Amino acid sequence: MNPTAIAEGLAWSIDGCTIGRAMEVLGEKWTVVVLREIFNGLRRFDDMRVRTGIPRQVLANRLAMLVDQGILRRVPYREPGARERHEYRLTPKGLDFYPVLITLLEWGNRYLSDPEGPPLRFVHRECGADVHAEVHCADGHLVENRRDIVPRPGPGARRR
Amino acid sequence: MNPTAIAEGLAWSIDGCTIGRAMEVLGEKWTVVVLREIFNGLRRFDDMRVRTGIPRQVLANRLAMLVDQGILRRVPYREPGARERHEYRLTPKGLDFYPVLITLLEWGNRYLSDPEGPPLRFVHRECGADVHAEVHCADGHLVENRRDIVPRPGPGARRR
DNA sequence: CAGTATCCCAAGCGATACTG
DNA sequence: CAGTATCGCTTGGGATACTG
Repeated sequence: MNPTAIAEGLAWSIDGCTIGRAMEVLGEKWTVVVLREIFNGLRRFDDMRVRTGIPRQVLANRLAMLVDQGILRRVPYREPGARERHEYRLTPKGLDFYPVLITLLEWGNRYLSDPEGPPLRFVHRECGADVHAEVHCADGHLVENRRDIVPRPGPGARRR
Repeated sequence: MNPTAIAEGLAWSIDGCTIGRAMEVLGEKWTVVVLREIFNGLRRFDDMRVRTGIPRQVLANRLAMLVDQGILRRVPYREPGARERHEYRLTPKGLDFYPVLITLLEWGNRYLSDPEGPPLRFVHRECGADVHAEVHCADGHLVENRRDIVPRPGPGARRR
């Protein structure tokens, strides 16, 4: 299949492809770093700020945006003697985002690490082994070669 | 485990966490859309431009950056009668990025689709079934609950 | 067709100061 | 501690014109 044939084979529209939409949420430099911290267990503004070095204003913006998108929710709490505050927790939509973080970390650790190795890993709680993502098809086959994956128009696709 | 304990448990540095580095590559709005097109089989400047609607200059910048990062490579070709041109193809580093695209699309299709459904799917070439990413640990267990995944310092981590 | 060269504008970043 | 308010700066986005 030559390139032009490929291009013609793709004559259905990908307007509104959800990868593009996802990147509008994630596309800002710090967003995924904030999510990483929350997956790591942090919930409070200053913990995140100190650990990541994000400027206050940027952190506040990102958290507000993530709440807005339904990825985080603010949960009020009160420590003895202090006024009410909020912490940030993942919603189901946010929790379902973790495979993206896993694949990102896996790729980054492989190709972008310093010589000493990566500073962060994700491991399985029970056995302590590193986790990684495998691509399967709905019939259960493991997809080893990325050439076995082909794009297809979904129900929301439009002909051009 | 209360939030403060969590925060203390994470007192190792994540400076240079590769998720952050990966986002410096991907963090610009159009980068992942360009990669999606290339995974879809497009290789040529104008095909990508027409299909995605990216401004010329932005597309040129993104392609140059991706070549710079070793994710794409420029391959010269010559059509009969025309002068030499280049097409853009994935390097191994770029090919290994596809699990990230799969998980992004999966998440986006689930949470960001229009009511009609998603415009793009990825399917297994042989059986036509949708592909999706599964998280496994190195011992082979399927990790179903994201609470079974815990962060750990890697060899490149530094105590604060 | 496959890009460069320019230009303008908006948005994001980062620092600092302030508030309850 | 958990943010808001402000501000200057830089970067990226988008449009238009030009080139081999």
